[in-house]
Amino acid sequence: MSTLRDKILNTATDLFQTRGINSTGVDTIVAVAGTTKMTLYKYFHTKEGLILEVLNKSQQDFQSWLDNKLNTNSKAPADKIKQLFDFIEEWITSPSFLGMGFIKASAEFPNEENPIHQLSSKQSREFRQFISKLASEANIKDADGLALQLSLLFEGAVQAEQMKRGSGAIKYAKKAAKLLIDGAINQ
Amino acid sequence: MSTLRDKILNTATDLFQTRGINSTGVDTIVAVAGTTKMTLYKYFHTKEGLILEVLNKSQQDFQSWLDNKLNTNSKAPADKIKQLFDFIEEWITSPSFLGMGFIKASAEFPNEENPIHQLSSKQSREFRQFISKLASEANIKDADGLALQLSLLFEGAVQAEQMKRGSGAIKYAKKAAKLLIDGAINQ
DNA sequence: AATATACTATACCGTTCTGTATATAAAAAG
DNA sequence: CTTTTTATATACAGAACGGTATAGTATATT
Repeated sequence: MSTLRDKILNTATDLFQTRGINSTGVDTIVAVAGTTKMTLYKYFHTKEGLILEVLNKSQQDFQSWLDNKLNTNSKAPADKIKQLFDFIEEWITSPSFLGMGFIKASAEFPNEENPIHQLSSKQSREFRQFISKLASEANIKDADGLALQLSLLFEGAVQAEQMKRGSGAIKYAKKAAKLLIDGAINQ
Repeated sequence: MSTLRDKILNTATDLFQTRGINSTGVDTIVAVAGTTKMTLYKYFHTKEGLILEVLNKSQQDFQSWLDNKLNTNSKAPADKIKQLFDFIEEWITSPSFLGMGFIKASAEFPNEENPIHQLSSKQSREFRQFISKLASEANIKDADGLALQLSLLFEGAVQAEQMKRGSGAIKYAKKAAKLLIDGAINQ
């Protein structure tokens, strides 16, 4: 509802991606968002709570963008998995791409006991399961295996792009994905 | 020379990997290393200098371990690239594996102007070039293309293992790598 | 015995961090 | 017009941060 809450959430999302999570203080967030700490702490009880919400929203936004792309462009189940990396390329090469939230967060919070690390890990797992479902619907036998391989290519390409913008890694990830998918279909 | 300098370097390496770089203060490093800040700042002029040295040493250690494995186990050039992921698996599944320094560092320092980010990026590029050299010596045509794809699988598998120890991702990365390498050889 | 080197111990600098308390202005609702 | 809500402004607490200054100890060399 509140537009101020969204403003804080969006500002934090942007700052976390461009400066890192630990390097971004709440003072900076409220200054950029044009509000005060009191308001921030009214909506988000702790900084950790804010981080968790940022991660959740980022992932939801990405997933619904991808879902929409797949549903409007691909008819047959086999088309969806084949076109998956086309949309991923579109997303990665978009000027607004700033990286994948859960990949960066898991590096900043390496301890597996940490709630932020755990959420990152869960999001990574859920994305892999999403790919597995696509593979399964395309009647691929080892759907989980293919999904894992594709997710490695995906995370590797995102990592490469985070390190160097315009790396072009996604082009080669696409080729590799095509090879793996074709191999899995003809089995 | 100085054993105390090494002690600080090794302690920092360990703490950075297990707690994150930004989350590890110099006070913690000297406390765990059993020395004082004065000594740390004698050997490393700034925390950033220490971080850069830690990254360099970690990468050197990994590279010389891998070089040694390849040189003692693989004779023909084609064997080296084929066995590459066997050794990477050995490294990733080793109990002492704590992640890849440059992958985590680039996430903690996302700004491309930052010296730490730049070093991470350079190390990633050099590792890719190392794989490309292996591919080239095995007479593979598009050596750079294959190297990029293999590095995506590698970084993806490391990422997966950093998120969840014992993920088993490297098994599937190996399979995918074999497929890509065989495809590139028969061309 | 004097000197250089390596290191420790401790206190401190200024800054930044997350988080809170207080007091006030603005606006919406009764 | 008054009450209640919502947000602001600002100051502060308490701890941690990177980094420095000072004073002193232990050991080895000359």
